[in-house]
Amino acid sequence: MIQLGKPPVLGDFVTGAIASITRLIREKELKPGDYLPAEAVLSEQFQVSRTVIREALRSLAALHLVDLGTGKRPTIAHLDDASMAMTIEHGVVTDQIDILQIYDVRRTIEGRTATLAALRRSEAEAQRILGHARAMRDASSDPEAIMEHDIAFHIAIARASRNPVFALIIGAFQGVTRQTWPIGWKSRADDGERHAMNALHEELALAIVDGNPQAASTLMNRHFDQSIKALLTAGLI
Amino acid sequence: MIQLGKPPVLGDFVTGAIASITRLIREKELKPGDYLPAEAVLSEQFQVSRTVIREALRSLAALHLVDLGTGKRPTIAHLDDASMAMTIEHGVVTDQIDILQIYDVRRTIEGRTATLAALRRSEAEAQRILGHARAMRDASSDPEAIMEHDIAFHIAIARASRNPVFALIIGAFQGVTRQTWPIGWKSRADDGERHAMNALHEELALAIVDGNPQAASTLMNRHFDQSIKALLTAGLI
DNA sequence: GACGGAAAGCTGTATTATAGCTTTTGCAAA
DNA sequence: TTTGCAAAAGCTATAATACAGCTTTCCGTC
Repeated sequence: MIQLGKPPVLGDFVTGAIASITRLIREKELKPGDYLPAEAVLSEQFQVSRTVIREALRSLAALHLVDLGTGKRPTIAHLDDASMAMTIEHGVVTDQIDILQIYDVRRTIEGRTATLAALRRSEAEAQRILGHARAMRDASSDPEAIMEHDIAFHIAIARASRNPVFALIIGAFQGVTRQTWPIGWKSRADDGERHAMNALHEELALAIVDGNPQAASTLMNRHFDQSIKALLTAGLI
Repeated sequence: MIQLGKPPVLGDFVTGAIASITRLIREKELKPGDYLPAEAVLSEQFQVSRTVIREALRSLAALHLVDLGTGKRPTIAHLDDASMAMTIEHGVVTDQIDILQIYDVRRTIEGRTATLAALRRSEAEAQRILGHARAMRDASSDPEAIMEHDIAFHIAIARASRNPVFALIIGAFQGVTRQTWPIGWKSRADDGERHAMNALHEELALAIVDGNPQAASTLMNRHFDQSIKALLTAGLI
């Protein structure tokens, strides 16, 4: 990298490289799975060192816009909730977001995903949703398992809404949910309350299976009302 | 960096470093503005080269979890919608998300932010929201200016909801909105329709100023119904 | 105690080197 | 001609070094 007379201005080459690469994706209309040029080629093309290109590609990989792999050229990535999850978790860890706020967002969105899922779910999606609800009931002695099915249940509904943005957002809350779910579970003192929660999930699943958007939405809202109440009871918020 | 006998396994050191640094943030309970150790220190601490640490820090900077600056040690970042915006824009550019899906999400969320804003807005926030609505009306000859006030109007409402997650999500749609807004505007053929849109914004602002959550939510929904209809008319979707 | 400048500390970029993974190429066998 | 496989070419991952230029700290002076 010869710097002929050019005064070596110390600025943000990496930011520029990120912009150049995203522009490349736009202009060449690259789609998920498509290859990006090799690091050395980009380095040549944008007249910066491979160091800069690598930092830019790593940045894009962190955002899940590209996928990197040893020996492989960078490829365009499929939509993924991981980077959104990082933002949310960072907000929670640094006290910029609290749990009640996340539940408010989830309640707002999941009323809609329940409605859409009831309208649009495929048969396979309906069975998957119902399967998770029943698995929750059947695993009543294993909180960990119940939690995983609970999370999978909500994500399955979001996917069945056929709107990837909803799925993205709900997926992003996964990590945080995994950390707070046990608190809500413990605050449901007796088996009756716990059983009621599982029953509500099953009712909701059935509304989606039946293709009843009104009922699905109502039940989802009731579910969140109860979950938020449980968290408040636990003094979490 | 001495590698004593240790077989130099080629794996993802950077991913490990990212995890180590986020763990550091968690364990030390660092808050926005707090300093992270210098690159050389992290390099020593995690036993990887500065190259690896830099790529990890760049990744975290892309996610806006840390801020970097020449000569300055890395600091913990404030919550920011930029990385979420990158995800959304990537989804749109690569045909994984379409505009109608984004409008459905916005409609769902903004019904709620309107409600919350009516309940929680400070006086200053109320005036800012109303100010943008009136500026839209007054700039009727300058579409660019109307658009910017429109976007600012919605973000101001999201902020006034006092839930940073809503603000994050709505903020993330900004870039895409900026690209599609003119299409909706052009599809509103006559001045009457355009005036009606501006009037609706003002009505909504007044509902928030008045602290009327019911009206605010209803008007926001009506606004989105009309916007979506305009985009459909334009054949965008 | 206030101020200013030198020194120390730190980041940004470039370069070189090398291990090891992936893809391509080309030859040989069926 | 096609299949299979191995060598070669291409590429990424990490490390180490060098140095410009920005920031912060520290110390001496007034």
